[in-house]
Amino acid sequence: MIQEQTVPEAMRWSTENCTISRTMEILGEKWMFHLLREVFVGVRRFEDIRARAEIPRQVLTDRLAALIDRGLLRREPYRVPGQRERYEYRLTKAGFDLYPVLVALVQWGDQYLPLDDGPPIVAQHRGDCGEKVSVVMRCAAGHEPAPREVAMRPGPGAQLRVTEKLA
Amino acid sequence: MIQEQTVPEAMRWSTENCTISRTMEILGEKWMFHLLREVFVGVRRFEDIRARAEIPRQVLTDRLAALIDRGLLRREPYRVPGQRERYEYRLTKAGFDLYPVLVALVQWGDQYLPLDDGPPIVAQHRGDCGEKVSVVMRCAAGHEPAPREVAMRPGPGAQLRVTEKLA
DNA sequence: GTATCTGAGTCTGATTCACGGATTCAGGGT
DNA sequence: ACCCTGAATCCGTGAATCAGACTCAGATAC
Repeated sequence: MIQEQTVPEAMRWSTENCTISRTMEILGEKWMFHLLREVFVGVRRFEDIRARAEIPRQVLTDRLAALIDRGLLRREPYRVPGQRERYEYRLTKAGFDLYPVLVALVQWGDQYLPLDDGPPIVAQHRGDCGEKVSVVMRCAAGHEPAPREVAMRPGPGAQLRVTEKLA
Repeated sequence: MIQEQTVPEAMRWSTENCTISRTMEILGEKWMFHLLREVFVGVRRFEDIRARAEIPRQVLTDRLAALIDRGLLRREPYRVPGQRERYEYRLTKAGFDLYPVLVALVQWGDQYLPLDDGPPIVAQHRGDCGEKVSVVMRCAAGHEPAPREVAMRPGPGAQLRVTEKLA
């Protein structure tokens, strides 16, 4: 009762199982989004990805292995005529489902770090439509709240935090 | 003409000014999203953030400074009665506008790294509505394309890539 | 069958960065 | 004068990154 205002509600909840943490364990390493960008724009081969994204070889090897291990990419054999069989890296369903994340990042960057010439990369609705694609937030009631009208709250899986210093 | 199929279209474009690169220069460092999560859920003070997110002090100091420098956070003075004035960290407009990124990450994580007890964190429409908020992709024509119906393409600011080995 | 080319790694040593524990610093209270 | 607290800095260790050299496995060339 004494200093309720000074302790945010969120402090009561554990971060141990937080979805952001678990997601960032996969995507949070350096170069991950650069690598994903390449696969999303259709660059699928080790040497092509490395050359375009300028990722150190060793790091690229590690990251590709991690993404395959976590099921975001799969290795697909291919063969350039007159060369041996090699593998290229393709998005799985789980990988494709990162699209909103990528588009949201690009959207933010285009707004707050704009270039004089306009966006160097755009998301486009394939096929006949061809229109520019953006992401929007929408609630289950159909509203499209502005950022300030949204709140991050503990959900059903939230656990109370155990503060070590109980004494 | 000879091996058109083997060189993806995207290989012709430069990555130098890519929006993802520029965005990740700010957000791509370790701990950034953990830190942002704390501010988004309402934890705004150095020691609270550090304790909950378990970010090393030095790193937290650096990251906060970077986010302030880039205009995603601002320092706001506050004073707990009987203590000296201190600062807390609050989202600016630019910071708030990362909401779709955060929600998209959580959405992906909840789908592909689910917990038995359900999501530990949810985005909620504030106020009377209170419904769960999610992100969707939508094109300018009003369609809501599935991930596979979206393509990342070079935009107006795209530059042709300069391949060093011209000889 | 020997040389050579290419894409995809692996190896290596130097450098940067993260980490955690201790220390400092700036007020404020007793 | 002494202690307390939140925030920040210092510092030694350990991990990750990086660039460049090297390896490897097929494939063609001679």
